[in-house]
Amino acid sequence: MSKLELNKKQKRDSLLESAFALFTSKGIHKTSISDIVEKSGVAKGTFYLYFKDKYDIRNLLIARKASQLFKKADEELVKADISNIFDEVIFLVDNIINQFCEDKSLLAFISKNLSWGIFKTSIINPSDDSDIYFYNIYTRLINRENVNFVDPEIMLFMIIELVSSTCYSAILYSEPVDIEQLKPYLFDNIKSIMKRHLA
Amino acid sequence: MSKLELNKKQKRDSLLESAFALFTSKGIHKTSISDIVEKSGVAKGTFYLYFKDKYDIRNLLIARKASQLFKKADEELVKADISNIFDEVIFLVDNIINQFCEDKSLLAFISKNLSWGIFKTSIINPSDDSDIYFYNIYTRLINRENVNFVDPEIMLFMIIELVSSTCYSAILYSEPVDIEQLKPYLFDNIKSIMKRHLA
Amino acid sequence: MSKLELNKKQKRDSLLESAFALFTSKGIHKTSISDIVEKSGVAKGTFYLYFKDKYDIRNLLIARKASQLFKKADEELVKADISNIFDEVIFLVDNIINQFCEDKSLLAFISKNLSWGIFKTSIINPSDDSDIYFYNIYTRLINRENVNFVDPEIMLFMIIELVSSTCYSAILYSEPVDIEQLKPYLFDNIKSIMKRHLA
Amino acid sequence: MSKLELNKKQKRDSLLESAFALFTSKGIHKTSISDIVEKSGVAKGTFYLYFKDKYDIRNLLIARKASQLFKKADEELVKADISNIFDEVIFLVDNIINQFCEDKSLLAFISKNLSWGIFKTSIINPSDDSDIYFYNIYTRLINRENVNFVDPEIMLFMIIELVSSTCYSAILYSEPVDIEQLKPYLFDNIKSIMKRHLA
DNA sequence: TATGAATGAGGGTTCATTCAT
DNA sequence: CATGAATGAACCCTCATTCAT
Repeated sequence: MSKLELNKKQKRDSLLESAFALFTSKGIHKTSISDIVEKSGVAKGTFYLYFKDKYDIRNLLIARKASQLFKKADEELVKADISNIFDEVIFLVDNIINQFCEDKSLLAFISKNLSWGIFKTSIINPSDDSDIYFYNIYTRLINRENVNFVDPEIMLFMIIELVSSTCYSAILYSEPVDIEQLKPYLFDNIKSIMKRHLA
Repeated sequence: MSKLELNKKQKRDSLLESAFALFTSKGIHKTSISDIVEKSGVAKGTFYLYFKDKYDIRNLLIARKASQLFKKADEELVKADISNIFDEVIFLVDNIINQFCEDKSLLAFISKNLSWGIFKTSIINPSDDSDIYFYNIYTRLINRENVNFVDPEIMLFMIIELVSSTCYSAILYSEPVDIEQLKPYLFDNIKSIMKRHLA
Repeated sequence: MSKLELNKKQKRDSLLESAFALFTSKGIHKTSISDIVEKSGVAKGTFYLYFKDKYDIRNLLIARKASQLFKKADEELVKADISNIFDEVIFLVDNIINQFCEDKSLLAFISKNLSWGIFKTSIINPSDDSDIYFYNIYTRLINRENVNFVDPEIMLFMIIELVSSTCYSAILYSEPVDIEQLKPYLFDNIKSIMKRHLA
Repeated sequence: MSKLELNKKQKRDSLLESAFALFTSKGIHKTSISDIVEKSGVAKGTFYLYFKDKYDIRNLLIARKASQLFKKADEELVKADISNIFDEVIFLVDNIINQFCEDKSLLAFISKNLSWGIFKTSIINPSDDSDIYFYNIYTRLINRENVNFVDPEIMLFMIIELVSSTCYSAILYSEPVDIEQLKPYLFDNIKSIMKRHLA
């Protein structure tokens, strides 16, 4: 990569990180492009050389941050020695929940914006961009030799939606209970969902 | 009610309905107060006689529309002759899903904005406002003679979050499958959740 | 005075006092007619039955409050046994300054708005309204048997302007010095002005 | 200065002059930012590139206009051959009064807004901005070899307050007398004040 | 006399976008 | 590529005033 190319990548990354910091701290709607470029130390016009608008940068960030989340969880999973697929999924969910607990603004950002469409895109059209990591986990989980799930996509969809929507309320507002109280019920329900999809 | 009082109620209702039409058709963030008053045919200042701002009117609408949804579902439930509480819940969920299918903009509006807090408020602090209907259903369901749920609030929370987040994707985008294909799995999962909470 | 007349006077007084409280606490420009009527507990339209606008009520208040100030000072003067006219004026000025120190918002209100025109009006066209008291003091001071001032009006004008403008800064901001440090200089200057006008 | 820098200065100056013209002709409170930008022929948003709000531009104008006033008076003083400090001060005051007589709107603007604080700032914290000229005059006057004033700041304060408040009424309304009739008394009083402060 | 709902012009301010440099 | 001054439409909100009751 030439020096110029590198410089460009740095500008782009700087804008992405500035936008993320602002989106999570003051919300997307209260973040202006002026805010982003000011934090990045570049000129206003420069923004438009890299991104179409605020929502363009948001979409890129969601995919990137969500993927980092999964990657981290998966790296921990590898270290842990778990053979059972049920336990593996629970482990992943638990790890991700814990990451959210440590960074609540990330949870607010992801939950409000993460849609199944983003996972779907990642599964159908796996990007070689290292940012998109989810596909790896997905394929590994469903291509087990000894376990077969009926409609694994629906199963995954159910789990993701249940986890993300319940955690939002429990972690951010402790409603109806705090996350630690919620976990036993949540994990049981995840297991039920998986059993329901066993061949 | 005096003629003047009646007139006021009509203005307020007109503003609410105009706002709802605009919120569902072009989104809250792209709807301005100018748009709302123009659609209602009143002066801009009039808006502020009835509502604090755009988010005030949004919150009122969510509560009102969500309640209408539950009320309608509950009225149908009464007509149907169902004795089993499991079947009753499924009936309610099914009915509400069907209402959403017929009015997708309502689904988009409610799902994006409905939070557990709204139900919670309705349960804890039942308003005598006829708009808030949810409390009635809730108490009736959990105060059965022959059935006892552990942590009924958590159970309800789980069901509501699961249904609303999965339906959003399935009804509006048929992702990962369309709603009719999703229903069997969804209903099974709801039953699992309920069983998990049986005393 | 009939009961109805009394009621009207009470409304008017209530509006005046509410306006005064608001003018001194948040300033004239940030006080709206809505604020005034709300504080008075009367309807908006009622305001216009008694006053033309905000500035109408302001002018009335300045005259009234300034007069109360002079009246109070003069009442104290009578009690004190002072024969010398120089000392009488100093006494009055000192007393008024002390009143201002005890009610700084009154000072801010009066100083910003008091003009020579208001005294002039009071001198030339003595109102029978008991509110306007300044004329009494003025005539008594200049119609002494044994003392004659040249251009007494100019003399008074000088004194009033010097006192009101210097006190504003000294009392409210202690600039350039606080009022107690200023007094010796101020009183000396007042005496100089008076001497200059001795016949 | 580059062409762009020059252009910016011109825009800023244009806004300042437009604001001054409007403030003096119709008053600050009746002048809107829309008025200012319209008169300047720039877009509304441009105003906010240069000034925070209406009061920001007002403060800048007061300092600038007051300084021009003193500068002009001081330049005339240098031409006149006056050795006596009493006469110098009278000369300056007279010159400034005459400037006010020729531009009454300037008087109205300055008098209503000029506070001791502005002089104070200029004395304590002399700006290298050529706009602020007052400091030069002040130091030159009090640092005489052969004359020493006690509390020169208080002395100046007294003079400035006396002059500005009496002139306002005399020049604009000829109350209680016109400015030419007032001058002898005013100048005598200024001398008295100065004498009072002689060491 | 008294009310207060309704008005709508007009205020200040923001900000995505452009384009000459 | 990068800049950042300039734009001006659009925003929210206030408030003096009116008038039917």
